[in-house]
Amino acid sequence: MSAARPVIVLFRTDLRLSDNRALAAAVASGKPVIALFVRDERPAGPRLAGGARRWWLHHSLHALSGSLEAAGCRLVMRSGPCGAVVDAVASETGADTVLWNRRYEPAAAKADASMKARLREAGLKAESFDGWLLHEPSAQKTGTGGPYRVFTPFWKSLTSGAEPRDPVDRPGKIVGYRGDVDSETLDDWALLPTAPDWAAGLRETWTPGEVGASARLADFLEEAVAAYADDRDRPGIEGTSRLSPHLAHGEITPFQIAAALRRRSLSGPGAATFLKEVGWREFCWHLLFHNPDLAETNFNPRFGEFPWRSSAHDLRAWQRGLTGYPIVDAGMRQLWSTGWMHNRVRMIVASFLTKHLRIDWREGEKWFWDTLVDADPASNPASWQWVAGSGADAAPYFRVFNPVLQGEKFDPEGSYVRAFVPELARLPDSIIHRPWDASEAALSSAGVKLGETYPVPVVEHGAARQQALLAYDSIRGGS
DNA sequence: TTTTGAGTTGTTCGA
DNA sequence: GTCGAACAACTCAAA
Repeated sequence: MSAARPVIVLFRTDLRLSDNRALAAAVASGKPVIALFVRDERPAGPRLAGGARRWWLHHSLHALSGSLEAAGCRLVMRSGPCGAVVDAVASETGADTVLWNRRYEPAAAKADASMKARLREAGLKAESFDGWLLHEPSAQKTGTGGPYRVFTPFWKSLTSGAEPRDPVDRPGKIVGYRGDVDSETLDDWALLPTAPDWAAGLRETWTPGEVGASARLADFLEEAVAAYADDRDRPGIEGTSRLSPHLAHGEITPFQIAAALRRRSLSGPGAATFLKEVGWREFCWHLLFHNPDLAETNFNPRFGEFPWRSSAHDLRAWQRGLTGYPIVDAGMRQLWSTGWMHNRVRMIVASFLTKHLRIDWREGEKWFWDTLVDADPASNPASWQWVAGSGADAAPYFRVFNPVLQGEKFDPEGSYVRAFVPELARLPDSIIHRPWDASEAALSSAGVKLGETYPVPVVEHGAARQQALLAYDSIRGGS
């Protein structure tokens, strides 16, 4: 017994103890467990975390390390190419088994497949388990054997199959490996911003880690899921789950979410609509699996000819929330200050960048990648392409969101704008989404001086819309 | 085999 | 003020 060789459990994008099949299998084996987090930052590997995700990762690792410690196992942290790190730790400790949950970025999946083959060849046991998706992307095929390009048939096919598996239990006690293993520290990795520290708003908004994730799910089920079908479109209301950054870091799994909905027999329109959003996440990963360069290349090749504008000035105005359109600026400032933006507003700001400013969707995708705590290698590029019109099952080219109408419809009391654009807070509801139409008296009594305290619009909606339609016209097929 | 209908999130225009 | 039509092109499954 004392000679039992240890088992290595890899942690990458699965920063949790609950519903962690690799960890559960390791505990069930009865061998001493080495919990190993590998930070693989090679340029050729999976996309490197942006600033907001690095902040999140720091806190999530801190939380994970604490929960493992409490269960009896320490977290070993190493950086380097994943395969090489695993080889090193295995030879240092005499481990004979390596277990992990699958990753789905094409480059990562490939690396893991060759790691598995190599370990087995060397006589070790290597096994992988389902990762952060309900359905393996490689298993989904249309009637003719190709990948899905339209969401609805994809979702129908998934929901007509078996219910997703039940989550596996969180291990109570873990027998940790007692030998010496070198570990780096969170301080070594310097994931937090220092000069300047822009993370104050993130700290106020989020609780990274598994405990924060399940609290968020419980809150959502308790308070918001019933009205989700309507309230999810209201950025001034806490109508969405806000689970995205927890999902993105594997602090909670879609299996746990689906099971929680089943358990509470939540079958109304709210739950169905919410589950469908989880389905979109699956669809985006399906797209990335079949299109590894989704973040760089137009899904619809016709967009290679699209006449994008190049304007550092306008891009910067958009990034800083200084476009002069209140709903757009509120969204961009929510993103900057909290690391997150409401879904409805993401569509509005993305439409504004790609259509009103006609700036390449890749610029927006990059900005979101760096600033979102939930930045997701699949959802981010797939959704940007969807809005731009170049993506799978994309929005029609002629759908140009009118930022004033969208604001008045979904933020009718202006509460969202007031929260993030305080210089407009004293304008009346009726005019807050179009301050340029306000009377001199209304502006001055609200303390607003257009062009001084708040920008005049960078473009005029009607003219920008016409230009966008012309540009889209230029890449349309014959006829 | 071919045809048909439906498909996340809108806006504008003219009757 | 309200309402329906027009604004493409293509995918996928069912008939």
